[in-house]
Amino acid sequence: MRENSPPVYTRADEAFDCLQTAIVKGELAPGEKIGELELCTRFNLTRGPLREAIGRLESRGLLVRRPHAGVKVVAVSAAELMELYLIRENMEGLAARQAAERMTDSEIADLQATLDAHEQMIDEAQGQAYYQAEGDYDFHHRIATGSRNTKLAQMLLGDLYYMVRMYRYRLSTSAGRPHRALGEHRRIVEAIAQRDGELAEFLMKRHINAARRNIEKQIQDGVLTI
Amino acid sequence: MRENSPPVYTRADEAFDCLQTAIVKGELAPGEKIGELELCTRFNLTRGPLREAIGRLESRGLLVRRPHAGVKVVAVSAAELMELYLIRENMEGLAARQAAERMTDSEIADLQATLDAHEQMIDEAQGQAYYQAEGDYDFHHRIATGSRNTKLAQMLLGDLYYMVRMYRYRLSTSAGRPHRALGEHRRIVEAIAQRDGELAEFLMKRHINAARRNIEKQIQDGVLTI
DNA sequence: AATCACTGTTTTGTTGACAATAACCGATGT
DNA sequence: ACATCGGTTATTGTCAACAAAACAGTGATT
Repeated sequence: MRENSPPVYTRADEAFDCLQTAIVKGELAPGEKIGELELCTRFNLTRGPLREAIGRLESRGLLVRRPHAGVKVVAVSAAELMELYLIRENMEGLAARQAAERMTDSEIADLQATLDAHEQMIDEAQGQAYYQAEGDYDFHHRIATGSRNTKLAQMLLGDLYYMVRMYRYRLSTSAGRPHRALGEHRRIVEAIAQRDGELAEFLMKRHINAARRNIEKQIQDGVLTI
Repeated sequence: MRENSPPVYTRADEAFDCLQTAIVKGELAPGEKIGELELCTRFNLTRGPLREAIGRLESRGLLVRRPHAGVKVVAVSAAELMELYLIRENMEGLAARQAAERMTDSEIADLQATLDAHEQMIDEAQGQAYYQAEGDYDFHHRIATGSRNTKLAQMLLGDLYYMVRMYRYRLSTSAGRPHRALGEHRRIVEAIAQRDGELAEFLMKRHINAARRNIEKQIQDGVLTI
């Protein structure tokens, strides 16, 4: 029984990926009711693996199912989106603290390099919110895994980010303050490089809090509609 | 399409519950490899629903699957258990803060009443760690739901608690400091009753931190083996 | 006119059979 | 004696047919 899993993909995994990306990219709109065999034809799958994938996604909160009635994509209200950010604030704060204690020097160097790349991306693709969001996602992804906290990374990367990204794709929420966000990223990485976990946690919490308030404001101003 | 779901149970739900409780109660030991049709005969199910349930549990991190090789119950190391408590510390702190802002007066009264019941349980069933653990679980459960933060409650109740309980059943970890824990519970509820979210968060974090250190110490002393 | 009941249709839930893959075990060679 | 290779077996992954439940449309009744 060897332990490292060679990249073996089963139909269920395929179904899972297809559905997840379709949801995140907005091809399946929130609240939309999805029929099983409609999806089967769309993704060239049979119902068995598809149902397995639906089960996983339901358990992750991206789908909601009502027995015998069907499955629909979860619809997150504005208030719930704000609460998602509250959760992120705390969990990513913890992740940043642990990352400061545990990331290797080379990982930190890599992280700093990606920030430079993000800066280029922002300068070149002005207003291309999509790429900015990807850069932002990359940053937070690296810190989550850098925490070396398996469950924490799993919860952040497996659950929360997909829900947040779902709305990012649609609303390009992170637009509007790219340079400021990048500066905040830089300061967080500085704290991590100095192995100052406490400061990294503080800065990360403040960073996500600022992002949340930014979205909140846009919603109140009617710029964003959820 | 009516919204409130009358308690409709499907075979997959049944399979999910059976498996989850079996794992939590330790009937399926961590690391144990489980065969599908073995489980089918054991729980009187067919493989379809069972596989669906396995998918859900895998997505929640209670099972790990290797394609074509089988499914086994997740084995959490001592270090990972400690990290679980770190996550709880932050998330339940947030839950306590939001609960202080959002629980109704009657919910708070109920919570206080349950604490009285817990006190009785501790006095009567001295050393009956099982019931003490159940009381503790009840307390944390109420606060998680009282936060009115859907995703937060889902993550706490759906993911974290089951992993922690898995080890509680086996190790009766919360034993040893029941009275002290009850006192901490009381102070948290007091803060909630006074609508002091900041204090409730602080006390909850300290409470879970204390529990974590208690277990850590027991592990180091060799009293607990994981 | 509105509501209720009934029936037909569609969709989901379930089952058992079939195919593919990895673990197991014995044989063979060094 | 040990390691490697190949066949066998058992288990997992996949599929397609069957059963059951909910939705929708029609008609009758109040």
